Amino acid sequence: MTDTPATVVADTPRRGRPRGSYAKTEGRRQEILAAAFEVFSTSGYRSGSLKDVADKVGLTQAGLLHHFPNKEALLEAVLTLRDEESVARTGALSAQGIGLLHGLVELTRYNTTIPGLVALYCVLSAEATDPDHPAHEYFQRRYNWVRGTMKDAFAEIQRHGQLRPGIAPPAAARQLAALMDGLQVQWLLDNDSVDMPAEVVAFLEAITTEKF
Amino acid sequence: MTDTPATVVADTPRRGRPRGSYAKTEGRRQEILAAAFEVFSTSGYRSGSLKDVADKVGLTQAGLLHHFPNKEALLEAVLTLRDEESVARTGALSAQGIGLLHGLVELTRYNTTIPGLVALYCVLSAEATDPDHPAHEYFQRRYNWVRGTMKDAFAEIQRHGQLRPGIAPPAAARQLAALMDGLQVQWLLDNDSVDMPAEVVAFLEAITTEKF
DNA sequence: ATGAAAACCTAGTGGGTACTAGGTTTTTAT
DNA sequence: ATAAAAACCTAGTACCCACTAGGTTTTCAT
Repeated sequence: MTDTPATVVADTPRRGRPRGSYAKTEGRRQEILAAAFEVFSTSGYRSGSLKDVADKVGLTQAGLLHHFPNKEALLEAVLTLRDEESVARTGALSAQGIGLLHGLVELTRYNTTIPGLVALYCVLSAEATDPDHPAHEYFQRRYNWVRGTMKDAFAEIQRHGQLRPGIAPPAAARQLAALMDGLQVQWLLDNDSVDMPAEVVAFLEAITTEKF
Repeated sequence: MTDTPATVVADTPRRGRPRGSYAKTEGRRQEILAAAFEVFSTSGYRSGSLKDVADKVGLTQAGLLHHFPNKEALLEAVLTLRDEESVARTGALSAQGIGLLHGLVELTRYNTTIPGLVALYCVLSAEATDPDHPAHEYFQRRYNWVRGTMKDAFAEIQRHGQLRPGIAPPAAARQLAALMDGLQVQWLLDNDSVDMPAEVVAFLEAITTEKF
């Protein structure tokens, strides 16, 4: 570390020690995550196979496992990525009060354009009901966060006198979360059976004095 | 068919042709169905294995397949049995109008005592979202029936002037079905996160003028 | 009691699973 | 240009899957 001060760059790595990933690696990772997303969406985590994912992206199973150490890590990466994208896309979740509710209606509308993502969360959340499922704690945390955010929104709405009497913010939050999930199952089973955004709007208008 | 009228019973089977099942067979079938129910509840249909079921009941896989020709038939038998039991047990589904809604609250209360059954429908309905799933049509039919029954109940309530203005019976039905399903996911993930019957009651009291 | 069917088993089939060991090709900093 | 790490592959592990062929044991009507 002390000799050859001629090169500023060279003194950290010299005789072939560490090395970052190559230029196209990040792209590959994204391809893999997209493929894994598709597979887990339709087959769930337990039935979705690494081979399915690898085939979709034109790799072997072993090649895939060079990028993700194991199946569980792949699932976690998919979930994390989707959370980030979801937060980045919709300002729904950063808004407060009525703004958040409007955002949720908008999110529901958007969801009808991406059945794959809806299926992913629908299938995985049911699977993750099992305490041994690798995503069990993820979904516990997720629901706590969702309910908490919704509760705060309803509380603020109540402060503005826009929540109908007899409606408690925590209950409204639990019900809204449940309603949105339940609608997704019915919608996935038969697209024409429910108009998700319309039902969410109807529910919100039933418990508030606002228009959505 | 015309001769030997002496014996009424004997003329159909004679020299070792057909034979009914043995005395204990029905019991075995029930044991198998109970085991399959447990396995499918926690692992779903696709990940739940015949070996798991066979082990639980003390049989080999081959022995199990003597009673049910294949895995799909086993699933169908489980679903059919549970539907029959559910209908037989709760008069909830035969009642009409307000009676049916009270029955649904009661059913929800009962469901909190049988997490296994709740998990079965929760996991399977999500899995069956895939059109290729063997229970796909079963759940489509089931939801149509559930929504139809609920719609009729709300329509009757409306006729009695007990449905709050602005609430449409078909929408109320879709929302109630969705709410009950969604609550189950949250409850299965964490029993203490939601009080299912209380939330159903709160929802019903928000859209009707009745007390539940 | 006896014989035939029902109940059940052993031992396979062909296939899929996640994952690993060890080698080859590709990239890239030097 | 070269050398080492990253990217990727072949080939394998040990296991699980639904399902079958063919035989043995158990039940039970005669």
